[in-house]
Amino acid sequence: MATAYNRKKQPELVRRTLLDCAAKLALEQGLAAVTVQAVSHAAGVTKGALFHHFPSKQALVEGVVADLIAQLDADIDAAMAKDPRPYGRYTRAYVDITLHDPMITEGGQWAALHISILAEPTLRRMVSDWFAERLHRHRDTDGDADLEFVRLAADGAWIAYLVREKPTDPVPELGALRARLIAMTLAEPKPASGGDRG
Amino acid sequence: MATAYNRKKQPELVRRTLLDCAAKLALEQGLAAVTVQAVSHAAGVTKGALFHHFPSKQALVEGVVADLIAQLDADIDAAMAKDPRPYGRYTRAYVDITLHDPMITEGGQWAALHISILAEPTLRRMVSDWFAERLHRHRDTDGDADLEFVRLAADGAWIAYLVREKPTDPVPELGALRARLIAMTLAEPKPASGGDRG
DNA sequence: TGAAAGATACCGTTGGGTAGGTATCTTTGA
DNA sequence: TCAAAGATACCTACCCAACGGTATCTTTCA
Repeated sequence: MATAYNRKKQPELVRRTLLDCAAKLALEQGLAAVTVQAVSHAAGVTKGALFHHFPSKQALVEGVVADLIAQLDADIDAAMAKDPRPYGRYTRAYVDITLHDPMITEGGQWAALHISILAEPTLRRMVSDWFAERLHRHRDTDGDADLEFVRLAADGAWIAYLVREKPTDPVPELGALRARLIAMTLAEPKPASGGDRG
Repeated sequence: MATAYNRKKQPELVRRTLLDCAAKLALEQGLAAVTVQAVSHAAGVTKGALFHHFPSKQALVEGVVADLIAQLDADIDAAMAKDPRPYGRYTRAYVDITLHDPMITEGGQWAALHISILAEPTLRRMVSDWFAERLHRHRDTDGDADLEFVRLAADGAWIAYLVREKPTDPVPELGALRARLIAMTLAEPKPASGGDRG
């Protein structure tokens, strides 16, 4: 039985593998499937190893969420860097990333994971904090009510696609919707935004 | 110790109480807090009684969700009945109900419960089916892409308010947002809807 | 050689669920 | 009319698997 006992010790790698496996489990079978034994088994180590790297299960799953947020954060930064127009830059990046095709299409898994996170109060707080920080950082260029409206619609979009019946069909309207939302962010900023449209 | 043992038998009432307690627990402490012992204890009966009324925990929680959907369904019907205008009638009702103040404001609990439901695959399916049926029923008056857009934004709205930091503050923009969405449903139907706005 | 990495074996609790009892209600037949 | 008989409602006591977590031992590596 050549377990991870004999092979070369690679603590960093094992730690990463544990996080990845936890994320994968949550992605494919829901947060309830993320048990310490399942994660450690999937990572090819034992519970003892897991508890060596993470003081508790909570710490593990928070690590997963932190990773996810960091990834999203980096993606948004990358998208913003390519955008020359200041007004609505953050909102465009947000829409572009969250409505990116693989993000939604892959069996709705990303959305399912996101939902699972929001369902857990402590994890929701992490997302909430990140969200607030990001919004506050871009309040000058993206504080407009019109832009908030666009972000709201984007959020509604991925949740709507999660609630579709067959999560594997191609989502043809997604591109059109994204284009429409992006277009709305390109409008000139209004002096005062109210409910006077229509 | 006069439990519900000697007391007059009230099966319907006990069944209802079990459902209500389960809903309340989920509302206040999340779906994870909905255990058979917690629910039965809250209802003032024992596990045995619960399993007499429901063949499994799954059946219980599905009953809760079915109740919730029925309630939502009825609310939407009531709102639609007061609306003389055919075009966008369902969408207006949907926006009106889902963005109704107590629905969102009460500690974000309703939203939290909804999220918990969506996080569970089987429960999500129930919502999904209801959603699809309702949408198909109103496809003539509410099949427009503009109206779908409005409903998307409404979904995004309640999820956004869930992700706020302090879930108890008054949500002042809610009324304005709802008014704006309603206004969008009053626009004349376009011959062809694309991404040509802005 | 000693600290870090990992394995093994165990613990207490709690989860959903079952078995079989007792109490109350409803039906029925003389 | 009313009591036996059967059905329904509800409880007590248990099962057992899985959970998160700990203590301790072995292996590897610097």
